[in-house]
Amino acid sequence: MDAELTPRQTFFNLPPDKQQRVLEAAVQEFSERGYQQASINTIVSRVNIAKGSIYQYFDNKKSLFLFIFHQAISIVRQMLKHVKKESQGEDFFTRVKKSLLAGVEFIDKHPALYRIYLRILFERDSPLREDLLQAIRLFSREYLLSLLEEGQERGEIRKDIDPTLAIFILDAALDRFLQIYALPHLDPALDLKKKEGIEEKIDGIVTLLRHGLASVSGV
Amino acid sequence: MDAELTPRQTFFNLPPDKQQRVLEAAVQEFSERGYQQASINTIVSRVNIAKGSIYQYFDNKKSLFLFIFHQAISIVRQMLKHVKKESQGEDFFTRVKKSLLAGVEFIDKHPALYRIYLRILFERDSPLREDLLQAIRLFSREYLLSLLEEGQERGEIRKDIDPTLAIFILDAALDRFLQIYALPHLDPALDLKKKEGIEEKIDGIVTLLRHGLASVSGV
DNA sequence: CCATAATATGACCACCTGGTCATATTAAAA
DNA sequence: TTTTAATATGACCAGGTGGTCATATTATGG
Repeated sequence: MDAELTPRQTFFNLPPDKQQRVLEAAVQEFSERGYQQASINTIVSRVNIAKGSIYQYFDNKKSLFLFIFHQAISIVRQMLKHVKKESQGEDFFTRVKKSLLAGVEFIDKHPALYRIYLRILFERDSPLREDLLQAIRLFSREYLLSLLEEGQERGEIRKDIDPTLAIFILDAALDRFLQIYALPHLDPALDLKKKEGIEEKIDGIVTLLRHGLASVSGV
Repeated sequence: MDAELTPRQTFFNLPPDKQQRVLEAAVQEFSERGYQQASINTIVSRVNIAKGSIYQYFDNKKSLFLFIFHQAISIVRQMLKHVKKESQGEDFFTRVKKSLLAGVEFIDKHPALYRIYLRILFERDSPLREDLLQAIRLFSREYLLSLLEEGQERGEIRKDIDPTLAIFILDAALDRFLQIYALPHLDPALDLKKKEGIEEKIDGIVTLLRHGLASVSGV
């Protein structure tokens, strides 16, 4: 338990651009190879520092990884908090749409960070994996739940539905959409490469979630 | 290109129970640690054979992995083919429900195989990863599409919906459901551990997909 | 019983990993 | 300039990997 989970002071004393180069190289490597396969050797050689140096900045591989991951989480939290605030008063499905668009924006800005999330999702050996994932899920579900409840109060959402199930479907669809956006080969049919079509696709999906698939619209 | 993608004859000459022990140990290891991290040393020591022996059975690690993976795919194909045939003539949403139940059954029977699928999903370094995933996706989408089209012909499904989007949502929800079933910690709220509740949960989800979330059911 | 083919074995190889540490270099303080 | 503290360096370590191969063991059939 000696190891710190934050960088050492030495790291923060570095010139900011050097800090950034180190972090960028690490993010790149973790996103490309996952936690276990990521190589400290590769990182230091990419950023052109000696191997020993990175151990002046971080206690070990785990500490470097966790620092990056927590940074990413905090970016996402801020983004969603922002969307929620800005869209206050708007229709539930509009808010869902805007949240999804924010997700797309995040991936555009930080594709490697999103990749790291995807990797940790199914790499059993990432450190603190379960804790990290649960933190994300919990936040995501709380976020959607608050939107949903507001929607129910306004009468936009049926009141008899089980919020757990509704959130399950929303979460699944949103998550998958972003996954496909980041890794298009996952679903060649839903072609999200061309920017213009995306908003229409989102509209279509939200509409389906709204009205359902069935042709007879009764109970 | 010397390497074969199938076991060597020697493997098939083995007593069947030995074949099975080898495969089971390999499945176990790949499911626990993914492709790259899986250790041939661990496999041979678990099945109590010498390291050299496994290279009498398979050309290399990749060949062993692919053999297992293809076996798994073929099991899934058979299961879905069976469900589709057995449920012919039934309502679209009932068929979706039964397909999902078949998925649950598969995970119960072959939990490690399903884990391997989950791992390959986001491990960039699995061999032939993209090919394997595309094969799965294609099959899954074709399967759902054929159900959907039959449903549209019967008038159970609105005819104006974009099949690509509908399948996207269905696929996302089904896939996620199974993921949570296999890895409950992914969604502690949707608690799928107790067997009795599952069918109700599936019913609830299918109903939501059917009628949508909105309270006013117009266009 | 012998000869031949099939199978089993584990020491060994080159390579890579995360991490260490004595030493060299640079910066700051006196 | 001299002293002291901070930082940079890369050879080195123990431990792991996938894969090989000469040799030993077993099975087969004449």
